[in-house]
Amino acid sequence: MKKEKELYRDFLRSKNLKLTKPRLIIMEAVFENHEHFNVDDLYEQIKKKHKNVSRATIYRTVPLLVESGLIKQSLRCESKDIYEHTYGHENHLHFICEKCGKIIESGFNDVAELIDTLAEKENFKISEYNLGARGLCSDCQ
Amino acid sequence: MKKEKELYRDFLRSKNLKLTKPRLIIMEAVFENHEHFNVDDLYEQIKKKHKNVSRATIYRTVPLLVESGLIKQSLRCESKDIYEHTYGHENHLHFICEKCGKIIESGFNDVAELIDTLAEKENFKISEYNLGARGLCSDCQ
DNA sequence: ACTTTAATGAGAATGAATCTCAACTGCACA
DNA sequence: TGTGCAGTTGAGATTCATTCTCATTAAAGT
Ligand SMILES: [Mn+2]
Ligand SMILES: [Mn+2]
Ligand SMILES: [Zn+2]
Ligand SMILES: [Zn+2]
Repeated sequence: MKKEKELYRDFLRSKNLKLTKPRLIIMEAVFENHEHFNVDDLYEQIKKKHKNVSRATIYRTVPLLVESGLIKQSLRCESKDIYEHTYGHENHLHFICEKCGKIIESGFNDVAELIDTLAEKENFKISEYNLGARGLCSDCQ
Repeated sequence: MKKEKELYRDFLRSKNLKLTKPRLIIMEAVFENHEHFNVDDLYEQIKKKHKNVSRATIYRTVPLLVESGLIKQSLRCESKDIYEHTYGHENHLHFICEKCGKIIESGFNDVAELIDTLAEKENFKISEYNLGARGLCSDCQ
């Protein structure tokens, strides 16, 4: 069994939640590709293979995936919440082009280290970084 | 005339927009305090003194204040967009407590410098940083 | 299989943000 | 100081992402 599925199953079990068919379908769909995604993307993707997984269930399941640590809420684009994998992905920061909407991912480690230092000063315990900048990509300048 | 009002007036003029009463009232309300705010906060604040500035106009004016560089869109809290001053405020990053909702502001310069280096590598021109982390504040751990 | 309890689909409801439009106002110019 | 006109406004309607409701169904332990 794939590692992410195992983690998911254990997470659900630890919360006394059931590993249902829709929950599995949704989780597998999430790991079928590696792009940023929103709930609607996911719904459309799932609908191709599984006619009867409802939007409501996806909206209910995504927060479970977040809580399990497999994905995180990342950006907001076009008034929609955007998610991305955390499991199997390095932490990174996002440069978002204000013209074409492109999202560029870039390094992270040095930045995180610096921010950790600042957090320590405030005695703040970080659970999730959220780092990025808006501007113009090389194509759009 | 206060500097921010002057900048605002010049900005409006440069875009062939009129400096109307509601626009002035809204701008002044924004600079009456120095907290993060959302449109509804602003509406309630303004309503106390000026009965007839509509929510619609506030929603229309806030993007002008953003475009003029006086404020920026900052976080999202409780499904609402949150704004904060940029004019007269140092850039900073946000530590957001997931338990009590407190927002802690912290330094910035070293982080920005590092991110500038990364942006240069991608040939990305930054116009606005968006830096923060979620976690637990010292009181909530 | 039976029982218990949680989860689901479908559609209704919510609420922040946007849009519409008739009435109004800033402002350039006379 | 008045006139004209394009840009603005308030009020309410609308949109649309997200959440909720509830009758029905399914997981999982026994
Ligand atoms: Mn990413
Ligand atoms: Mn701030
Ligand atoms: Zn671009
Ligand atoms: Zn706290």
